[in-house]
Amino acid sequence: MAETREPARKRTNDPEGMRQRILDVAELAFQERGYHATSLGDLMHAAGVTGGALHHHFATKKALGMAVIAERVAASVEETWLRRIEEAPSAREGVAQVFAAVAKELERQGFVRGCPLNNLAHELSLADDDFRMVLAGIFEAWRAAIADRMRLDQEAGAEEGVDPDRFAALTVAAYSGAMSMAKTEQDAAMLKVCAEALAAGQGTR
Amino acid sequence: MAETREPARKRTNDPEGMRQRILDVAELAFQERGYHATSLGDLMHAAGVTGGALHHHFATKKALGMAVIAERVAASVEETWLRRIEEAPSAREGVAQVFAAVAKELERQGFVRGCPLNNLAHELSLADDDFRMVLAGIFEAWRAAIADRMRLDQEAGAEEGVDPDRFAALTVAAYSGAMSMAKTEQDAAMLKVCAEALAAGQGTR
DNA sequence: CCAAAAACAGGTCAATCGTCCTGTTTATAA
DNA sequence: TTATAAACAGGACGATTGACCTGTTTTTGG
Repeated sequence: MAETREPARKRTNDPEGMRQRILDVAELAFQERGYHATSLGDLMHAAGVTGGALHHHFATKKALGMAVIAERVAASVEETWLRRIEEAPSAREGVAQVFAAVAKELERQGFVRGCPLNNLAHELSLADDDFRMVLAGIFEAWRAAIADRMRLDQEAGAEEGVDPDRFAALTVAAYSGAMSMAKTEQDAAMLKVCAEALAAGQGTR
Repeated sequence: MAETREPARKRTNDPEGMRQRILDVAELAFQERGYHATSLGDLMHAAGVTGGALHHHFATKKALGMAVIAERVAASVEETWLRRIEEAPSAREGVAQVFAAVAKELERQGFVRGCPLNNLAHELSLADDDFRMVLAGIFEAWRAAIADRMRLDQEAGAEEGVDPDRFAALTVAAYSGAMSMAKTEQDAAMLKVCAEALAAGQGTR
């Protein structure tokens, strides 16, 4: 009858693609629901992978979390911040551009997921020291990139008297905190206000 | 024999005390381990209460979470920030004092638990809208207190040209972000650096 | 072509979770 | 006193969790 041909269904192995699909859904889920609130079952369903495949690529949930941090969160910071800061005409302008670009993007999508790094840092820093140290490294690289860019400006004769490390620390802190409020209030307003305050030298003399 | 007297053990009902003991351990556990990572069993064990008592005072885990936020997190912000800002000689000095006091306390205890408000805001804002709105209200009150204090200074003739709301937003953002890094790095250094940057007008012109 | 390894399927399993229920004891009010 | 409600004890319950295991299929190296 109709059952005739069932000519051995093909399965195509694509280990790297499968790995990336898992990381895709894990990255999103960890951001929106958090690490602990996301079950491996959720991820299996969302990614359309079986338990065997998931366990093959990531032996434990922690291993998956570490991979998301090392490969996705770090990359996100790099793309959003490091690359743009390097390319900007100056450190200060680069910072302003990132704040503006992120605020614009948040308004476009009408939803604030928060800063990937801060989201996971808050949940995992105290839970596990391995998580904490990797996350701390990303924070440090973030600040270093901004400070280095500021030093470049200074070598070109600008920004006299500014401490690059201090400038970088305040920038990262203001962004992190502003994004924290934006997430809680589901409104990008604080991001814009803080960018203005930083630029105007508000909160200074 | 020895079994003679077992004269009906007394139990003293202390509903308010029991409630506070539960809130005590819940507040601490939610800060250190997070809301989702803390089980009601953990709390029952830590507080030495039974399931019946816990359920009597807090019907659901969410109800307990809401109580911790409304009664403990809000109070923590009030005590750490609002009260000190009101009492300070000026908004700017008050901010500096809080940063310094918190940094000193963190160094004394050698452990950074993070900002209670930000900790829960990050984990719960996207998970539940009831949580989110209460948390957003605390952020708003925090900024309002700082902005109001700045307006007082301005009525006294100081701080011309400063936008109080902008100042408040940057202050809260810088503190939140600095504490986020301090927690991740388990080091109060960022808190002090950011306080200096704010005071020096670093990151400004 | 063939063996060995890698990639994946699908399910088991003990442990743990939050909720809720049925009793018992203590406090309150009439 | 008495009855009525509040406060608490202690456990049951189904659902869910992360880890892991045994097969099968696909790929790779010789």
